[in-house]
Amino acid sequence: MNIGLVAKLSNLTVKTVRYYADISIVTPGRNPKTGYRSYSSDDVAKLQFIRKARQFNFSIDECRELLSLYQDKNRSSKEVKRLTTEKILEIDTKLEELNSLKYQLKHLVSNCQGNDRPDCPILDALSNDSLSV
Amino acid sequence: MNIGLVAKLSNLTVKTVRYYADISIVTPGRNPKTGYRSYSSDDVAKLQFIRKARQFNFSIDECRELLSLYQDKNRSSKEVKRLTTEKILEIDTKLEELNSLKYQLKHLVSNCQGNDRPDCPILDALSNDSLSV
DNA sequence: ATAAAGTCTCCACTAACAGGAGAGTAAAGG
DNA sequence: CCTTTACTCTCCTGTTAGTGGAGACTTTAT
Repeated sequence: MNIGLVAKLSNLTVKTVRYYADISIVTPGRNPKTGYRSYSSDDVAKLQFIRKARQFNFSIDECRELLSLYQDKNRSSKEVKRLTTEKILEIDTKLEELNSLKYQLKHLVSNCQGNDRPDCPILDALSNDSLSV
Repeated sequence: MNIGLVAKLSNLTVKTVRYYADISIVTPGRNPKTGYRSYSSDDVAKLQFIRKARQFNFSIDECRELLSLYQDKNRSSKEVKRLTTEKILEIDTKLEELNSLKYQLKHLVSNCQGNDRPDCPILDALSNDSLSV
């Protein structure tokens, strides 16, 4: 398969598929005549796998790990579970951070008139030392 | 003030302060003899302002905007409130995404034995089309 | 006088691609 | 058969917000 079709099948852009080839995560063969990348349906499956893992916030390197676990028929599920649990903790941390940010910003917004006058508690908060950040 | 002291006062690294000078967001004078960057206490205030705004997830360009609003004595608070409200919406979107990710990952983890056997619903989910992602 | 600490500029690197230039290849239509 | 359009190739640059390091200069401390 040529790269355009592969991109369609895996819901990735051609650029991304080419990038994944460059960084050797999904390495297609080559058409010896044209030099075009030549993908197998197995490659497509890998690309779909990666796309989903990326959507789950796994980094490319983590995708590499998951992929090699996936391809190892003798793997134990332990490692996969560990990686995923770690990822959940990461997401939790991020959630807490964002919630705190949101809370503080909402507080500021609710105290700001938002009119044509220059008084602005948001800027005040950013400019003095009162904030415990 | 030299950059080291400024960095301490603003809780930023020297590298970061220098970077902010490079991108012309806080532009110090220079000691004509040594070429060292020379900061005013006003500059320090700006740097502190930026640090806090960055912690609130404002991008550098948004910091620029906020800073110019901050320095405009005739500004209205309207624009600041608008920017901040927008930022809250952004954070909300991110929160929803992350919550959905977390939910799905937790679901997968709870179905995974995590033992030495190869069966793994997490990898199964990543490798088949059942996921609505 | 010498050593340590601070500062300078410049360059490379990070993550995960996207955009575009310029050139070659393939498929479709007339 | 020719042309146009679509596809693919490589190579280069840009993105965000810095971080790390090299080599050179200055200042401070001993």
